[in-house]
Amino acid sequence: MAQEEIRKGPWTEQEDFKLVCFVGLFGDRRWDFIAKVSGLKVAGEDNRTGKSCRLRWVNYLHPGLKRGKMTPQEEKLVVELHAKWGNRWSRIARKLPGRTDNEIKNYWRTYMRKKAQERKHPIPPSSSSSNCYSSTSNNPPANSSPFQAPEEVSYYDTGGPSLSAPTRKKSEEKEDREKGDSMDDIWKDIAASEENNDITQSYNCFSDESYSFTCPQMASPVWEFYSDSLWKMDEDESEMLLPMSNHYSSW
DNA sequence: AATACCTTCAACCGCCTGTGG
DNA sequence: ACCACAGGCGGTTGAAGGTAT
Repeated sequence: MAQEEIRKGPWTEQEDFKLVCFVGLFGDRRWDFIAKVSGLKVAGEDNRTGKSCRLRWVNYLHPGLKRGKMTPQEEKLVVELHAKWGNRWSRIARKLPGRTDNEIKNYWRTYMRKKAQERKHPIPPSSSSSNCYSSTSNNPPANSSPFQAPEEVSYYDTGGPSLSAPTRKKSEEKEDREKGDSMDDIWKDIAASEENNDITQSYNCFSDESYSFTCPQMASPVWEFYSDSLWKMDEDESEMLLPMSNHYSSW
């Protein structure tokens, strides 16, 4: 693919492969380091940054990801959690194993647009919006009107509780982590349950209140393609393999 | 078949927070 | 206490594919 001046554009298979390999070696934390050591980020050039690598990993390459359309249960859950938390996409995503904040954000945007259109061109109740909101339409989210007038609809406007995104901050995130529902914990649980060959079990541990559902198999395309053995390696072992970077960097 | 319009989603941007020196 | 840096998050953009005309 042609190099863009500003936007780096879609990731290539080689880039994905490098990233997968180096995350396997060094873990999914030191993104800037991974970007450099893998050759994805070259000093003085404007290519893949650590941030960009993280995004690619989290949103596309992570082995725990589900692909494909959201299930009705997931859709319902998103709506309910959005009513509860507003645009806290990452928090909502934690309750939907295999789904990313980005995915949910995109879904919500689409969902709100549909809703806005329905308001503009109302459909008879019997056939309207098969999913989700019927159960809550009589009981809209506290303090909010997530479905605004179409003319000035803000797809992102938080329908959620009074805590808008910027105000609900790290202390609460920390709370989440202490309660054990950080993404790391979730991925660990996924990994653990995969080892037990019973993926569905693990999802019940994500349940918050009564939320729980099963999930079809999940994997990113690249992940399907490459071996999974890399993930088992710990950081010390991987240090020994540092010279590999030169090999991969030569791509 | 051509095209215009719409939808989806990957990728990027900018801000904020945490951490280490 | 201050600063610099890396990572995380929510918001936005744009390309690609799909659908309607």
